Amino acid sequence: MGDDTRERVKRVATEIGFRPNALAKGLLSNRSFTIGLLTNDTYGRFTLPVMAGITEALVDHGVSVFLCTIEDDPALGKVHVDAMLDKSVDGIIASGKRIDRRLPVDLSNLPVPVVYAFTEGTPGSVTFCADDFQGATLAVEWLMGLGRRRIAHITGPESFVSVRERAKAYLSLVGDQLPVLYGTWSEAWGHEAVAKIWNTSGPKPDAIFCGNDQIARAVVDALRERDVRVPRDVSVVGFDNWEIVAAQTRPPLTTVDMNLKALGREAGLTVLALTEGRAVEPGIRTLPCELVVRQSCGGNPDH
Amino acid sequence: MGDDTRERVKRVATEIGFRPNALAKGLLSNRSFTIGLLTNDTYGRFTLPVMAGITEALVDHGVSVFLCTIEDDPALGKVHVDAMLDKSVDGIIASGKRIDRRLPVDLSNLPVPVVYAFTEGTPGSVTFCADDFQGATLAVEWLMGLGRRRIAHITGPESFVSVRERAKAYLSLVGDQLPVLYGTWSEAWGHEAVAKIWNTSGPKPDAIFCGNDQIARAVVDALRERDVRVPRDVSVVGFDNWEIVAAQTRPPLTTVDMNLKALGREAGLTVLALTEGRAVEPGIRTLPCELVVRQSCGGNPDH
DNA sequence: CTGAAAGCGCTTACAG
DNA sequence: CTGAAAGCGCTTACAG
Repeated sequence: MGDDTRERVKRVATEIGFRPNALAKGLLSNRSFTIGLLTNDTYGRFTLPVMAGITEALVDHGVSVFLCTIEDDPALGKVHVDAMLDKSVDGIIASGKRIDRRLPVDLSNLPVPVVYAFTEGTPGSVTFCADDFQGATLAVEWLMGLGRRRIAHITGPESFVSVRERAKAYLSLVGDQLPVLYGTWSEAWGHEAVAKIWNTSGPKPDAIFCGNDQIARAVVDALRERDVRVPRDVSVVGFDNWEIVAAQTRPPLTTVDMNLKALGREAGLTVLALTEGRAVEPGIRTLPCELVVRQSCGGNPDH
Repeated sequence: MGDDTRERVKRVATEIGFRPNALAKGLLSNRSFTIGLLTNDTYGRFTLPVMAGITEALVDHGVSVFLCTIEDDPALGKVHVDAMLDKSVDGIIASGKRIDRRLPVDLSNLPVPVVYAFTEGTPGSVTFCADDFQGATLAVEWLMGLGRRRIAHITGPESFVSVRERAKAYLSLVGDQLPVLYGTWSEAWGHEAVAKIWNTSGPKPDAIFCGNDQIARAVVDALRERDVRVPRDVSVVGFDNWEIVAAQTRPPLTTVDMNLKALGREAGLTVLALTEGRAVEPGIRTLPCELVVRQSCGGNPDH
């Protein structure tokens, strides 16, 4: 084949928009350049940022991702996993809403690598999650740095590992001058907890570290309704940096961000590494959180 | 091949978990049994329910879906569309946040069928969206059925078609005794609008139809802060039935649901029909909304 | 260095 | 009715 023929072929190829068939390629290489993302987080509050990170990391490698939201029905879950395996996905990322619960599907003996994010993995697997202890430390230290001395903690159900981790960090910094208030992940609980504290005689907190943004939002609302000023009288910190809640609160919430996108990026690159046969250390990988400062704490001291 | 040999082969096949290779199948049939879902809705507020509907409709047909959230960067959008085409998707569903804006990618001359949902399609394409006029009619008629006579309308930016459609329905039922209050899709605007109305002398509304749930939530909050009781003094209706907002409002919002999951199901079946070469009528398909009754309107008359 | 052949895992059409 | 061959669109290994 002459050099100019070669040139002409190439030119015509791009002219007619020639696109190598990835299916045929995959048949040879035994790689489909697709992965599956499984989740039981129907709201997408965790999954969508994680997914954005995965996509961002993998698009450069030509990998596309199947998303599949499974309810709590194991049968349906199996159908979806099978559909992914039929498509010869190169790997699967299982994601959820909490690190101490499994998805309602068995992923233990799959012919492809599985990586876990925000859900409990099988022994010997790789699992990614946020560092709850470090995130909570960030929040409480921030409050202390602002000169707050009576810091309360209103949080979710004690049955969540992340709740216990955050409470542990809180207690290790603040001590047990005030009881940790465990409840539910709802605004209703935030209102109730504030009522509980303010209806009791004795000194009031000058800061409240909340287990998530929904509770924090309710706490801010409840305080306003009692004419307690935020942040002047009480500083409030949330957890999650869920924009839609944190940014709409009046005043907007200072809150802990779990860097879910970065977590997704890591998970994506890890499943890719496993696909390519590279060695990956198993275990739980904890990624650092960061504090997003808005207006619910006041003062912006050097940090 | 003898009958018993055939049986043995089949038995062994299931025993070793034989799984026909979909890639090889696709090479023959020219179908990959995958479709792509493109969206610019990073929150997933519209896309996730739509996606749930698509998945539900297509899983029975063995079709899996690639999800891809594209930002406003056309170059990145093209990369993602190309990645989907490389994977030989059987079709693409483009979805967005509003019916009068295009996604930042050109989908007009693709080798696969494209169906639009909640985003502007190319001429001659099939587009699915909710019936804003009918949904708004449902809301206002509900308020009128409860005996409300001074119904205000606080809504989003007039530049949105859906805002204009909803306002049109409102005006056609209520007349122009009160001006439509156009603003932004934020809680801040809900507060501002209530202040605007209540700081003006003259009779106050006994009901407020809001353009979305965020505005409705803020309206309810703002009324409470003015000691106006919801629903006793004023009934409030939202739009979207965004659980996380509607259910957490005090009292929980009666609101219009756009049936996004059903919309997704339709879109999925339609792209499948196009893939299989079945004829599909082009144009805009409008799906009916329904009213979800909670507590922000009071009374539960026969309906 | 160039070009033809073999083969990935299926299905379809054809010969026996 | 059964069984072998051809071919989908690629890549890899081999022969010239």
